[in-house]
Amino acid sequence: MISETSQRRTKRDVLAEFRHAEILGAARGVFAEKGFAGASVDEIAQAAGVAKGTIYLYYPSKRDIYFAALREGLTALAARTRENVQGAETLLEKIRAYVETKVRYCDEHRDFFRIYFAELGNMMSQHETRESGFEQVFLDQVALLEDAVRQGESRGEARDLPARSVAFAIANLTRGAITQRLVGWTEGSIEREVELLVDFAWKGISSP
Amino acid sequence: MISETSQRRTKRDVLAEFRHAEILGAARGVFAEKGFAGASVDEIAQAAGVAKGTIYLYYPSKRDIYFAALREGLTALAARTRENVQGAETLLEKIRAYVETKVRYCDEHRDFFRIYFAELGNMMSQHETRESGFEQVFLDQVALLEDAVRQGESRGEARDLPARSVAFAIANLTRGAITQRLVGWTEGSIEREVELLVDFAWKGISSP
Amino acid sequence: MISETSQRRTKRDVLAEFRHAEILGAARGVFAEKGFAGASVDEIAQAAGVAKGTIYLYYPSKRDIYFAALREGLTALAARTRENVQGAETLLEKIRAYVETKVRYCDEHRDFFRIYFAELGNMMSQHETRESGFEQVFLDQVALLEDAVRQGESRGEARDLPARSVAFAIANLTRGAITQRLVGWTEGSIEREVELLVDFAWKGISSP
Amino acid sequence: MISETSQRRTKRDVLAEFRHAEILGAARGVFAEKGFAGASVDEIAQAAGVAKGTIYLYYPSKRDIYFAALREGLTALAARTRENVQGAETLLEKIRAYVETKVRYCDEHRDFFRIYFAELGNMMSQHETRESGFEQVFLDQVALLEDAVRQGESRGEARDLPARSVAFAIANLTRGAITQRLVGWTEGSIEREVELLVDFAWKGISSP
DNA sequence: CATGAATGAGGATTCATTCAT
DNA sequence: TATGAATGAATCCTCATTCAT
Repeated sequence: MISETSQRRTKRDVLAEFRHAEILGAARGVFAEKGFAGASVDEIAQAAGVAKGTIYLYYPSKRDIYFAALREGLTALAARTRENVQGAETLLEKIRAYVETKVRYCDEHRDFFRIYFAELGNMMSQHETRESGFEQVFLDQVALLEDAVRQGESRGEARDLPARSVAFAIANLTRGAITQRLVGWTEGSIEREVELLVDFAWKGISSP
Repeated sequence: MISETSQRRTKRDVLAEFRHAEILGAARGVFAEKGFAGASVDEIAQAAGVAKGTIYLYYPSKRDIYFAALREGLTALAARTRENVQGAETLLEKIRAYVETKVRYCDEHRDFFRIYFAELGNMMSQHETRESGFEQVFLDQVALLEDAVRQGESRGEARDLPARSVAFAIANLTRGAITQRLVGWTEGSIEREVELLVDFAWKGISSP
Repeated sequence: MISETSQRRTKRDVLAEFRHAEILGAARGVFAEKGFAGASVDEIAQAAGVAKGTIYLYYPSKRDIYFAALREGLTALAARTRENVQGAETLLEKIRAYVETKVRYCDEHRDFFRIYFAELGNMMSQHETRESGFEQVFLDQVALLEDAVRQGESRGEARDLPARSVAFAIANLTRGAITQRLVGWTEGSIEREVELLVDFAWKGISSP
Repeated sequence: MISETSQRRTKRDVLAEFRHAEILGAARGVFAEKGFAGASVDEIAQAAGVAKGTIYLYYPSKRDIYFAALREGLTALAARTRENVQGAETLLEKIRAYVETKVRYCDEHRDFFRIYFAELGNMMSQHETRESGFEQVFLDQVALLEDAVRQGESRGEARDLPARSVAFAIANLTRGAITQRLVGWTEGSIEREVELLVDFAWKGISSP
């Protein structure tokens, strides 16, 4: 029977997956708080409720934990964003989907956003990061918007525009808005904020 | 002659100032590249072409170098921005002044921007930073725009708008644009970029 | 069986205790030789046969090692002295017990005595030490003698005397004698030295 | 004329002597407070009111300053003690002279005594010190008392005694009394203390 | 698998000493 | 002579990683 072995395997896998998640969650908190260099594996272990040695059973190095934590969040956000944007019909709805998905997700996964933000900063200088494939994920997200804008243009929803620039603008507005929230400079509700932001962007896009 | 003493003093002062600047410049490069925690005083010393001990003749600690580097840039940028914005007449010109000043300055002081960006990230978590007075500088810059928008409204240049949100939006667009440039995602000239950005923003603001 | 857990715990505890003692012993030697400031943690580690980092698993700082080494010896000596003095009947026997206990203990724990001696010197200037509770231990030891002298007076063993001064005198004679030994200025046996010292002191105390 | 050159020399010498004394005085204070290893040349320079470099014009190393400071005090004290002891007639007076000279001098030169005390401790371990000639000075002082006791014996002032031991005992009582004073454990006047101490010692020495 | 003791390289900071002015 | 800027070795302590249990 398949079961005997595969079930055991599965149990192990489940446990291993659980540990992976546990560690990743803890790590995200610590990395978000202190940054990569400032965080210590000890802290992560403590936060995860395991011994320091255990960490190394699941991840080969501190750096790997960091990237895993980042990748997990980034992948999930990218997928969700893509889904929602592609699920929307009109350009306006697509923009709203983009903004809302990002803002909500990052508001709910603040630790992730802090790491993501820091990593964006790293892209400005450290070359290691650039080869890790994250850059493509960032760009793909922008491409989502770019495509939407182009489609909107051809449908007459939008004026004639430099699509890529507009896409970046929306992405920047969104990231900035999230940052503000996390720093504590925004008081209003998420709904209100998304509304304002989409309105503002839409003025710059829509055909008069 | 007065000179004897005062010239000596001056010579020393000049040398000291030169060293301060030398170290600060080197430090900015290193901090920009590696972040605060990732940078080592040794590296800074090496980059500055002095011995490790010399650093401590000019700055009492690594942290102090970091903040000095950040403050210097931030102060200069803030002053320049304020000057240019206040020197502009119309709302549109003020916005253009804001965006252009920031983009140009950060393009010329890339190391500064990387540190500034990282510090913005730190504000999302580390509380030490928050008490260092930088937050107020950030907010004051936004207030510049906010005031301009309000003034523009009363003059009929702008629609009725949530001025603070709009101000933040412009600031975010600007910061995002700079980030893009430094990451290498922007090809166009600075002029073109500023133009696009101001146009985009202006659509969201101007009275129809 | 209870054993499984408790034995493991015990094994660990035993090892930890062993390490603590090992480090403390090594530290005492180094501190005795070089003084607190002159000693380096590296040396202590080397003397203890462990890596530098290991030291910090057992003591949080160099200062803590120092105080631990001092405290351990001081506590043991104080306890032993108290016991022997209180176990003696007559004043003469009490004095002999005091002197002999101190001289023997310090002769067997020379490293301890050097640290103790240095710390006494520190009490003349550095205020940190004074708040560490050692002063009280010193004074309590003298009080042992003081009480004995007073009791001796009331029993007619001693003349009418300033008990505290006499107590200090005996303590000083004792400390001086030990110092001489350790410096190498004394040739005779411990027995002979104790005898001489007690005789000398007794002349100054006993009722004629 | 001799004068032209020699006077200049003399002026120079006076200044140099002054500087030497100035530095030595400052050094004594710092060494007394922090010990040899804990003291920094910078502090000494600051206390002496000269630049760090100047120190090295007068003393070739920190260690040399230390020994010079110690030697100066020790020599002065030894000379004064010898003078006063030899100037006294009877054994009792000689003992009193010894005790009083030491106690008074050390009370007036507290910084010196702290260094002296520390160095005595060093003699128990560090061999460098032992070759510096201080040991002989210590021993010569004791020999003063030893001789006096022997002389007293032959004059019938004292009982038959192990003169060296008695001499050490008096030296130890004296040093202990000074230590107490500097630590702050003694309240009475110096006169009273000397009196008590001499009385106590005399009981152990005088022929009945 | 899990643990946590042990390691030692690395990092911030201090300070005795030198030397150009 | 006097200065104090510059140096770099030395020091305390941290922390990523390994490994015996």
